[in-house]
Amino acid sequence: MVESLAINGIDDSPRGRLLSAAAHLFRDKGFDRTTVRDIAAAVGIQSGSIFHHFKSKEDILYAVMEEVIHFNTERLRQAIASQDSARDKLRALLRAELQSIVGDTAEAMAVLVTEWRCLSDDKQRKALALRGIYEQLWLQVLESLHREGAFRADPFIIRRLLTGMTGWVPNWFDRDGSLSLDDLADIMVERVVGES
Amino acid sequence: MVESLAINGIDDSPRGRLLSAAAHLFRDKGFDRTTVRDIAAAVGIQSGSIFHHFKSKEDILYAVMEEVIHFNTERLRQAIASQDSARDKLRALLRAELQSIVGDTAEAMAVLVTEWRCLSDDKQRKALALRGIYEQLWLQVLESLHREGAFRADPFIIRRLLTGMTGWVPNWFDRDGSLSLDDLADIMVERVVGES
Amino acid sequence: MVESLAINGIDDSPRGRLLSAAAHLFRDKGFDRTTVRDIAAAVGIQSGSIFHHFKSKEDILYAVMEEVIHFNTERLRQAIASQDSARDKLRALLRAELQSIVGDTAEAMAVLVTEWRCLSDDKQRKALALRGIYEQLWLQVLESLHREGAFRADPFIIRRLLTGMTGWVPNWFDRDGSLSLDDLADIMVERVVGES
Amino acid sequence: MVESLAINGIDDSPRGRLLSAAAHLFRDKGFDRTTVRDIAAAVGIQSGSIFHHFKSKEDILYAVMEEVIHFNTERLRQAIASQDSARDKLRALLRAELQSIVGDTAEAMAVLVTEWRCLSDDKQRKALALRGIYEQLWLQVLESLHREGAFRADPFIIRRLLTGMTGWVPNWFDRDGSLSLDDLADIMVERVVGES
DNA sequence: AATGAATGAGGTTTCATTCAT
DNA sequence: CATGAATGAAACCTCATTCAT
Repeated sequence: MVESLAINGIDDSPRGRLLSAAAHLFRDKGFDRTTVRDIAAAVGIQSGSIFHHFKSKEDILYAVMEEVIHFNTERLRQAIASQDSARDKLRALLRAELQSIVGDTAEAMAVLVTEWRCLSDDKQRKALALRGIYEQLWLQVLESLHREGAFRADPFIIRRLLTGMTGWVPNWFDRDGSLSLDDLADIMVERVVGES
Repeated sequence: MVESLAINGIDDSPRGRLLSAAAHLFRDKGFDRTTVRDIAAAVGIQSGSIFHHFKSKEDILYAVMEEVIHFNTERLRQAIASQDSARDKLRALLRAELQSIVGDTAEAMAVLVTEWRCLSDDKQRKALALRGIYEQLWLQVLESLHREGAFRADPFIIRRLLTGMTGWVPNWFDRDGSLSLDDLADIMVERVVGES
Repeated sequence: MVESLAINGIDDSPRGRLLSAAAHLFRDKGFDRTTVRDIAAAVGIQSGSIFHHFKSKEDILYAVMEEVIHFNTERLRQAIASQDSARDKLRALLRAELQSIVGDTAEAMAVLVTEWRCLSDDKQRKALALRGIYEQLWLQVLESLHREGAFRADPFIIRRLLTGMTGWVPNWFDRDGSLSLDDLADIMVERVVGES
Repeated sequence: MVESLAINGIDDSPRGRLLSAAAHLFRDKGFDRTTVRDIAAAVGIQSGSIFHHFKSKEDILYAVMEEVIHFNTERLRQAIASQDSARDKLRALLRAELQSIVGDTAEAMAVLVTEWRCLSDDKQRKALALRGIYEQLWLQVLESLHREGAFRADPFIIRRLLTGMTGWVPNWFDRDGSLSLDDLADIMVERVVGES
């Protein structure tokens, strides 16, 4: 089982508290509109002190992204390992990704998507490499489903469509509504392999 | 047929040129990282002169969004009117939305999604009202398909999933690749009504 | 009799209307905070058109001041001419100056005092010369009263004290209150020659 | 005795130095024509550094005014306490106010009068409340003189006339001339209680 | 005379980052 | 490690003035 930490994937060290606060603020106001003072105030230190933990504001952003990719890649791995059939693996992947996106790591995931551009080219490349591992896990499952004839379309494209579907969920999903994440995962599975 | 103008939906007046340049820059670097000087330089005027056309930088953003919503709402209307069956209407809607998103209004559409937060609450409300009309057109078609039994899931949710799918397309679609927008629209239709 | 014109001392030509509007705005918001656009809007023209009437914004300020000094110098002259005794002349001067300051030329007079610093050195000198004539009229009367033994203090100082007294009146005087300008002039006379 | 500090009422902290420089510049060029860069240059820091001490340029203006009102209210209190008869108290008040206006706090006092309008409504109200205390001290003395029959006119009006007289003094008084502030105070007392 | 778009200098303020304490 | 004053670059916006029409 993945250890469940403070904000998840982020521990309770000064560094961890900084990252949690930053993720929250970046998600709320965007990276550019969050000041280093905002972050410092959120954890109760002075703005200058932040630079003992991170070399720059952008480094904080990168750290948030790196942590959340690592944490959710591990979650994906465990989701796959927990199932036998390709179809069950797909549902598990979707369920895990939805959990990432609207559940415990929602803020950091939102930041990952919306503040991507704020990363320097250099760091974008590094984060992209990590993201590649995550995507590999997805493609393996989709390709095996495709080989089984579960759907006709290109697995690569299907993954892109699923990425869009799950990525948009935080913009409309109501955690207190009648639709559960399990239901939603099922509906999404049906978009891949057909209804029933 | 919708008239095809300069950047589309935006004419060749000074104001129109400003809007095109702004959309391009906002898409490229983000609203916050685009300076008023950048925009002015892109159209060959001085930064101060911008404020004869728009009251503030944010007003430019809003104008870009308003224009693109209007233009694409009209495109949706014509897409629906051009088809008879509900299924064909769905394909036409998807085709039209893809055209908006990766075709002639790609930049402004990207801005609409990614820079939404940069709008003041007040302007968000105004833009949301316009966006509501656009969504209504979608829901009518999906609901009639649903009544016909073309799919079981909630039409409202299906629309949300489609929004995610199309919205993510610019992040991976290659206009020069072998997959055409028509092909892609077909693949998406299948996600709703099943693979034939 | 002094001709009574539009705002007083200012006629109904385009130039006159500009000066009235400017005096009003300068008094209300100060010279620096009044924009050339404010003035233009107040008379219903475009900002660029102002420069057909005045070379610069500062020229408008100077014109307001020049007009009001001329107008009120003439009023002083007539006040003196209308009385025989030095004491009656003093009361008439005070009454006239109060009229300038809280009556028909109140706005321009306030501008004369409060926006003096906004004039270039050059124009300050020119305005000072005009103001000198005005002050001469005062000193003549005060000196004759002094020679008559009506008061002991230096007439020059007395004039300074009176200038302060009258100049401050707009900050507290209530035109609709029970104290009339005539009453006030009497009280001021008593400050010079004693209470009865 | 009131302690005599740097510019008076303003100490030698960074904030105090900023305030002194600002008072000097505001008096010299007016609030609107003094730039934040001017103030910074006058104390030898960068313009951005000012905002560690004051939230806005207007805040500096308010601080200057607040300090000078407090300082001079205390001076007034001590002036009254130092005398026994109402007539002597009046002279002491005048002497103290003249000291404020042409002496140690001359610059800040000038700013208080001439830049009043540059304060936001909100801050005007706050400053007015402070000023009210100062004026109360004056009225108490004038009312007791009035009860003693030292003059007939309304004490409230007399205070207004004195305010005008003293307020105008910086515009003509020559500190190196033969007229001392004590002499001037005496002349002003005579304007209230008669020459005798 | 009038217009109104354009200029361009300059204003206040923000903010990531540094560094002496 | 923490502080907080200072930096200095750069951002948005204002505005008197010009000028082609």
